[in-house]
Amino acid sequence: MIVFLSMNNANTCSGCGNSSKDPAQVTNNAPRDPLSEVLLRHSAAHIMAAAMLRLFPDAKIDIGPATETGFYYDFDLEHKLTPEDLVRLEAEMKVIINENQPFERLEVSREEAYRIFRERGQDYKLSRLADIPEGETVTIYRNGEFVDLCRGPHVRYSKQVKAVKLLSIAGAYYRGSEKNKQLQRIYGTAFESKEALEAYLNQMEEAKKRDHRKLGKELKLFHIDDAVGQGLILWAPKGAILRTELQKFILEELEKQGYVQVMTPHIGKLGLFRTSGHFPYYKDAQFMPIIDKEAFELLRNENVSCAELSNRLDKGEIDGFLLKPMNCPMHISLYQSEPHSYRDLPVRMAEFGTVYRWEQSGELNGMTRVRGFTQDDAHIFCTEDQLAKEIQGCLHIVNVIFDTLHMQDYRVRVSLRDPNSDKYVGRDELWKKAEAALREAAVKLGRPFSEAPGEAAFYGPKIDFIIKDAIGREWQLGTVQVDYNLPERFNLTYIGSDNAEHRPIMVHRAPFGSLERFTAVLIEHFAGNFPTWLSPEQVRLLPINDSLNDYADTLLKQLKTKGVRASVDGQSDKLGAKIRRAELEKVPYMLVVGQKEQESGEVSVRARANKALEGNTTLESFLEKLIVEIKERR
RNA sequence: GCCGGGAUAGCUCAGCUGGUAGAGCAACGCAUUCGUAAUGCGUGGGUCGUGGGUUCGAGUCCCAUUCCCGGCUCCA
Repeated sequence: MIVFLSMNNANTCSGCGNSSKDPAQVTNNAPRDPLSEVLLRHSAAHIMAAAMLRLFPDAKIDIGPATETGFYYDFDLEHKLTPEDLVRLEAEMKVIINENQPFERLEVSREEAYRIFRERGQDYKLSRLADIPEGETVTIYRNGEFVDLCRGPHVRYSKQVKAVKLLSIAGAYYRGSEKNKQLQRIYGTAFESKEALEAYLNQMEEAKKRDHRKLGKELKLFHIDDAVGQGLILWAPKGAILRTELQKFILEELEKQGYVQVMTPHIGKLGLFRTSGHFPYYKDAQFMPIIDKEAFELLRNENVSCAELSNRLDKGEIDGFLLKPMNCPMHISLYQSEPHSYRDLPVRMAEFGTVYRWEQSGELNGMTRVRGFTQDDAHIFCTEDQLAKEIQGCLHIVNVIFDTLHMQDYRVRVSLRDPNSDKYVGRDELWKKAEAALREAAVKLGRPFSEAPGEAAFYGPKIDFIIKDAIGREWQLGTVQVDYNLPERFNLTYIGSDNAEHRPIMVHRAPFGSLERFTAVLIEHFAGNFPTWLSPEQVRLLPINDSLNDYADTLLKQLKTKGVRASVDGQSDKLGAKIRRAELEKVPYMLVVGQKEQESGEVSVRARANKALEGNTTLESFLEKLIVEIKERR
């Protein structure tokens, strides 16, 4: 998975030295107007590292690239950085900026570079230097007393960094591997002007207001309770309505495409998952197996230790049950429950299947990363020849979903084999065919997509749909994956026209991905202002005073008869208060009923958020339009 | 899991260097019956995440632990 703020991208100080530009040119080309934000931020990173070395001379510096929205620098130092240190560092950075240090680019020999960083005790830089391929030019950048191994380019003078702010401290493993030492990383951001920085910070504040965790609580959509467990979602009544509507929506689409619905249990015997390979291979990411009572009694009588128990479970000497980490083995069992002719294929088996995975505690996040979630899952069993068309069908559904929900800001990634690896199962020609089919389907989708060689699963290539959350983190939603592995492991077959057994290909696909994560993204996408068809409450009747409550109730009945989700605000409040309440709860339509309306048999329509008074109309004509709006999912 | 920060009423938050807990909103009660984003008054509500410790005394200091937040790592 490509992670936001990836530290492995090429734009780091460490990857320096391959610039083909001559120094003079770079210096002359240092942009003036507008100043590239990347340049600015990368320079700010150097300034921060310089400030760090002034305050903590023993600090060892690693790398400090610009990111999409700012920059960071990784340090190794004894002192544990605190938020107060950020204030001091920021102050020192301002001193450096005001010194108006020129940024100087120097081409040096490899030996010279080694000498410079060895003298300064910068071991990490020596290691990074060793990464630079022989024959490439080594460049360093100097500003004031600070020297960094760096490809550049940079601003010309430190004063060009006009607005800078340090944001947070984080741990980051050296070279991105948890086997290495954890360094201290400081994140910050820089802009051309104080105004631009302010604007960015305000924008971040605004973005936080649509955080699904905040809105989920405010709008009573879901709840996570310590007493239930980390990463386990309780869908509150309003959230459940939202989810039910999403499920109805997708069921309709699946119906159109010839899917059949199935339902399978939440647990299954360990043996099933041994066959599929999920156990014990992915044991670390699963809940512990459940041992049946008789087996447990026997083990207890034998005084078996935990280690021994674990060992025997792994080896398959003890059976038990597993909370399913995936639905596929269950669907495969259904497929296998009867013989299949090529005439039956493709079999498209769908289920809103709830799966459980043991995510690391530090990775849990609201509804986006959880330990139990429901996939809008389906498995397609098809022949080689049918594969391309089936993949296109899958992408079509994804397209319908994103269109209907007005979500166009997503990224498509086609994950392919790493040509230099042999970890993959499945015949070479099949892979080529599947990769071509995925690519072709992606092209037909008509959206820009990227290809990611080496990102494919060992069992087949895939397409993923990736979207950003309110604060810029990327999450994978839908996925379409070709699988050559499971049909093999389960020995799946169908009888071909030649009356011989053949191996079907499997496609795993989940256009939403998980309902939890998708709902989180939806909440943030709409900032809680769901389209009417998804709104937990679609219409609220606002009687002007208590004497109109009964009349409002008769209107409510009419709305409910038509299947509209509505309520009456019968509290003894002024109209303004009722409107405010409905606005805060983001109800799409408010119908004000007063004396006038009762006499004329009309309602006064007020639409959410735009405060538009749509004028008075009869309930019937309002309903007529509303029903169409809901039916068409607008 | 790792690094850093946090946890005070249902929600949002205040409570300085230790002296025995407070506001707004919500809830409840009473009054008010009101025309397009907050009517007024009153009442109840907290073993300050949990468990230890220091102290005459702990929301405040120390240790442990659980959970949350931001990163890192991971994500079949």
